[in-house]
Amino acid sequence: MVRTVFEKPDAIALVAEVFRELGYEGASMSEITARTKLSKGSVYHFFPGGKEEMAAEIMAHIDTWFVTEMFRPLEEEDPREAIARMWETTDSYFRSGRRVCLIGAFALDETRERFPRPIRDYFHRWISALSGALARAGKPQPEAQALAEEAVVGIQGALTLARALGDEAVFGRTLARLKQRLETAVA
Amino acid sequence: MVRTVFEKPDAIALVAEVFRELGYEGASMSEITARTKLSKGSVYHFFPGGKEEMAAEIMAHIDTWFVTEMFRPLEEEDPREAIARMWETTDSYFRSGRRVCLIGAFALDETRERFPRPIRDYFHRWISALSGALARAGKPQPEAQALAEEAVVGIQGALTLARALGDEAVFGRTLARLKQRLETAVA
DNA sequence: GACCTTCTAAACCGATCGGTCTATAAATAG
DNA sequence: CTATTTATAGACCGATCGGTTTAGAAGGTC
Repeated sequence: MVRTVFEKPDAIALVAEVFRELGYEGASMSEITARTKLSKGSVYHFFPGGKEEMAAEIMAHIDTWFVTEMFRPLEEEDPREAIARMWETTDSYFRSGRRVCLIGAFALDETRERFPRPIRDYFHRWISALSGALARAGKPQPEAQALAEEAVVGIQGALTLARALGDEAVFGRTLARLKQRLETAVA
Repeated sequence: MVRTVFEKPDAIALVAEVFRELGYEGASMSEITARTKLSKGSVYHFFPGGKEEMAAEIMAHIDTWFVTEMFRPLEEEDPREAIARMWETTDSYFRSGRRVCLIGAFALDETRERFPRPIRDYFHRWISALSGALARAGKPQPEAQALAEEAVVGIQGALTLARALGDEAVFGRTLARLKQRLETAVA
C-alpha cells in the first residue's frame, strides 16, 4: 500500500531527521521537501510557522520522548537497574553512535539563541534524573551530581567524536566505560 | 590609528570566529562582512574560492596552531609536565568553555562530508599525541590510548554542555576531573 | 616623484532562500 | 451519496544567498 497522505506525527519525525543531519541553517526547505518527500504545501500545512515552528515542535517531541523513555524510568524502584536500562536506551536512541544529538548540535551554533530554554532544560533534566538515581543508589549528593554530569558530558563528546572520526565504535566504548564508572562509584 | 587594510592572517582569524559562532551554513557572506568589517571585495581577494576555501584555510590554520601549541609540546621531555601544560593550553584556547570547537561543530552536520580528512585528523592526532605522552609516562599502550580518547571525548562533551547550559563552569570542572584522572591513572 | 602590487568598495548577477497562495485530491462525517 | 475537513501539489513572491566584476584607494619600491 502506497502512502498518499501523512499525519502530523509522521511529519515531525521525518523533518526531525533532516534537522538532525543538516542542522538548523542547513535544513533548507528544498532539502526538507526532497528528503522527506513532503511537498512544500504539506510542510506548511503542518507547520504554518515555518522552520522556527518545525524546530520547536521537534524539540518538544524529543522532550516528551526523553521524559517518558529516559528520565521517568530513572525514577523507578531499583536505581541500579534503572541506570542499566538508561545505557541501553541511550545506545538505541543514538543508534550506537550513528545518530547525532539534535539538541547538542543546536547548542553549538547560534541556533542556541533561538531556543535557549529547551536546550538548557534537555541537558539539565537528564543530569538531574541520573543524579537522582545515583543518589538513591547510595551516592552522596555532590558526587552523584558530578557523576551524572560526567556521564552526559561523555555521551555528547562520544557522539561528536564518533562522527568526526567516522568510527562509531568510540561511542560504544564510551558508554561501556561510563557504565562501569557509575557502577563502581556506586558500589 | 584606524586600520585601513588587512592582511591575510588577520582575515583568516576574523572569518574563523564567524564560522565558529555560526557554523558553516550559518556563516553567510552578509554575516561575515558585517561581523569582520571586511568588504566583500576583501573577502574574495583573500579567498577567491569562496566559503569552501575560507573553511579549508581556517582548518589548516587551526591544524598548524594545534600542532605547534598542543601536539608537539606533548612530545617534550617530561610527559607529566607536558600533559599539565596541555590542560592549560586547552583551557586557554577554548576560553574556559566560552569558545566552541569549530572542528567539532563541523563534524556534527553535513559540513563533515566536505572536509572529512581534516576533521578526522584533528581528533586523531590529538588523541595520538596525548596517548604517546601517557605511554612515555608509564601507561601500557591500550590504556594510554583509552585514557587519551576519554580526555578528548570529555573536552568535546564539556564544550557542548557549557554552551547548552549557558554555564561555562562545567568546562572547568571537566578539565579538572580529567586532569586528576590522567594523573592518578599514571601514578 | 612615478610605478606597481595589494587591498577595498559596492554595484551587479543568477540561484536559492523561506514563505504564500490557490487549486485540487484524499479522507471523513452526515 | 453529499458536504466538509484535511492534506498535497506546485506556481509564485520578495529577500537573501554565494559569487563576479570593475574602478579606485592604500601601501610599498625605486
